[in-house]
Amino acid sequence: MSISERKQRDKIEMENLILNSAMELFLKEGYDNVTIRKIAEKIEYSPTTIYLYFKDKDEIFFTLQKMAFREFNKVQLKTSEIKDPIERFFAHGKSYINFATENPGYYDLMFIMNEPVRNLKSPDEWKDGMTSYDYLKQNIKDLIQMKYLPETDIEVAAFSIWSLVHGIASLVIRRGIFFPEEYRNQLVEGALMYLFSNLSNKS
Amino acid sequence: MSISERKQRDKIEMENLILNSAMELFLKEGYDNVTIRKIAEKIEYSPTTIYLYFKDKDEIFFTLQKMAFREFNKVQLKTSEIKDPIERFFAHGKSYINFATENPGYYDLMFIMNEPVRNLKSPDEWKDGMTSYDYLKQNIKDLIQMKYLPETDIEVAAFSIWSLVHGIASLVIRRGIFFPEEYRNQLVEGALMYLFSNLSNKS
DNA sequence: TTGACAAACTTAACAACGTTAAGTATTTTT
DNA sequence: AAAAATACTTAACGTTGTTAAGTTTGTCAA
Repeated sequence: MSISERKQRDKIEMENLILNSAMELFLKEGYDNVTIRKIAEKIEYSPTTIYLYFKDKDEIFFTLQKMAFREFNKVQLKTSEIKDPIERFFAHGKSYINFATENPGYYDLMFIMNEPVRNLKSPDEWKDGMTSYDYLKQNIKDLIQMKYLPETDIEVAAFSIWSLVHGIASLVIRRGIFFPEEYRNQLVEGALMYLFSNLSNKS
Repeated sequence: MSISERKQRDKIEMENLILNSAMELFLKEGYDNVTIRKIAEKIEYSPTTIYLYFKDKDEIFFTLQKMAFREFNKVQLKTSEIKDPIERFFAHGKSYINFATENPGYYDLMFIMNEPVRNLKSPDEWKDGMTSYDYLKQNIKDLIQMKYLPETDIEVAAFSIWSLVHGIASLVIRRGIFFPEEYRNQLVEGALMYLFSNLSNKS
C-alpha cells in the first residue's frame, strides 16, 4: 500500500504548493491579484489543474483563512505562559493588536473578508476561529474569579472584549487612511490602554 | 444661458439615475451583482454611457459611500436633541449600532469595503465621514467637562469609543455566522451595555 | 434655414477573469 | 501487454471592466 500513500503525499504537496503560491500572491500583491491563472502560472501548471485540488476560488480562500488562524493561534497562545491573570489579559490584547497591524493580510482573511466565509452554513466549520476565542473566555473567567472583573455573562463579556480589539484592528486596516500616519500607532496604543484600563481598574 | 443650466440639471439627474440604480442593486443583490452592465440595463442605456458620468466603478462606489454617510449622519445627529450628556452619549451609541444592523449595506460602504476608498490619497476627501466623528468628539468633551469621563486626550478617547462600536458592528456584519442567530441581538445589546457602562460609571 | 460643430450616446472590441467539457498523456492494475 | 484509472492540458463559454471609433442628436452662427 506504499504506492497509494505516496500518491496521497503528492496530493497534499500539490495542495500546499497551490496554497502557498496563493498566499504569497495575496500577501504581496493583494486580493485582486490572486487569480486562478496567476496561481497556475506561478506553479507552472495549467489553470484547470487547480480545480482538481480545490472546488473553486472561495475554497482556496477558506483554506488560506485556516492557515492564517493557525499562525494567529500560535502567537496568541504564547501569552498563556504568563502567570498573573491581569498581566496575561493585557498581554493578550496587545498581542492581538500587534498581530493584526503586522499581518493585515492574515487579519483580513480571518475576520474581515467575505470570500473565505461565503460557503459556510454553520459556525461549526469555524473550529480554527474558536481556539483563540476559547482562550479569551478562559482568561476572562480567571479575571472574574479573582474579582478583577465584575461578575457577568461570559459570552457577553467575551464578545464585548473581542469587539473592542477587533474594532481597533479593523478600523486601522480598512480605514487607516483616515488617521494621519504619524499618530496612528499612538492612537492604537492609546485606545488599547484607555479601553482596557477602564475595564479592569474597577475591581 | 438657461440652456446650459438645463444641461447641468440633466447631467445631475443622469448621475443620480446611475447612482440610485447602483445603490438599489447593491442593497438588494449584494456587491457581486453591481456590474456596469447591470446598472446600464436597469437604466436602459448602453454600458459605456456610464463612463461619461463616472471615471470608473470605484468612483461610483465612492459616491455611494457619500450617500450612505449622508443618511448615517442624518440619523446620528438626531440624538443631539437630547439634553443630558450621558443620556445623549448612550443614545448615540445605540443609534450607531442600530443603523449598522439595520443597514448593513450602508455600513459596509462607509467603514468596511475597500472599493470606495481605493483611490483616496488623503483624509481630507473623507469630509462626509468626519461629520459624525466630530459629533462624537463634542459629546465626549461634554462628558469630560461634566466629569462623567476621566480627563484624557480627546482624539484617543474618540478613536477608542468609535473602535468599540465599530467592533461590534463589523463583527456582526462580517462574521455574524459565528454567533447563533437567536442570541445575536442579546449579545450586541449586552456588549453595548457592558462596554458603555464600564466607561461612564466611574466618574 | 442651413451647415458646422459639439455633446450625448452606441457598437464593437480587447484583455482578463472563473469555470466546465472534452481530450491526451501517464501511471497503475490485471 | 491490455485495460482501467489517474493526472494533466487544450479549447471554449459566458462574464467582467474599460477603450476606441463611430453615429446620432442638439445647439448656435451665418
